[in-house]
Amino acid sequence: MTQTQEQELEQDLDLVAVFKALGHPTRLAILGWLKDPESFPPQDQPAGEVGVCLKHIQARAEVSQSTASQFMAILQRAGLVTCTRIGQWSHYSRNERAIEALGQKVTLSI
Amino acid sequence: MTQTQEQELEQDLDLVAVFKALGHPTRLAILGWLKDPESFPPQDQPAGEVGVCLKHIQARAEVSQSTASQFMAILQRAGLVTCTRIGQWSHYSRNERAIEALGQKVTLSI
DNA sequence: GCACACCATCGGTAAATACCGATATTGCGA
DNA sequence: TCGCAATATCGGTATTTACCGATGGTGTGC
Repeated sequence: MTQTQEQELEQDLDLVAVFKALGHPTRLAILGWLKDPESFPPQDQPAGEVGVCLKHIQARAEVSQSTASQFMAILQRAGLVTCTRIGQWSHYSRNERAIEALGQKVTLSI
Repeated sequence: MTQTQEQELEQDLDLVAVFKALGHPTRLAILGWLKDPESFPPQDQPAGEVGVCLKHIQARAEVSQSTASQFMAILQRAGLVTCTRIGQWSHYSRNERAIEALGQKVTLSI
């Protein structure tokens, strides 16, 4: 488990950063797409286990490589996704615990 | 019931607009403050019933009158607050049903 | 009617975000 | 080692957002 994951599970979410990350139609859509990793094209490692490779996210979002990378970095810094690097690929998955915590927090403390 | 309230209760929340509205520290704080309307200075109409007058929100947020007005308009367009105009005062309250619906939506469909 | 208070909107500038192409970094296979 | 593929980061421009003061509309009391 990476430093970032650990932090996001222990420490509270920064709600403003989370809302900023979600306040963009493409980023919000990406988070939705990641609920069904198998819907992406096949890749060396199974998407259901390690996450979806950036290339596939970029292709579906129809943005440049750098924009896709930045989108995922924003989602990751907000704690909403995690990144598993295997070889030259960065695989992204939803951080379900953080997303569940967000739902709780919206319901209880917004 | 106003047109806007009706719309926001019937029709689905625009999640991106909601997240944009909440992706600002002051606006997020205002929404929290409105949970305790009585904590604001007294006003002609009881804040618990009609909402908090803009002047008081402006004072606590320490922004200009125009900025305060715009903040509340953004929250209102996102459906998170409602506005009750009485005489020359605009009173703002949390739209608890919309906020609850947001919690549901975050939990179920994000 | 007039003066005043409250608020929304206009018009502007400053700051932040979006987005891209180019470049740097890293891993892999020949 | 070299070249290539995947990704992160840099440097720039365009767009959006933040924020204010000024202005305008509306209600209230004199």
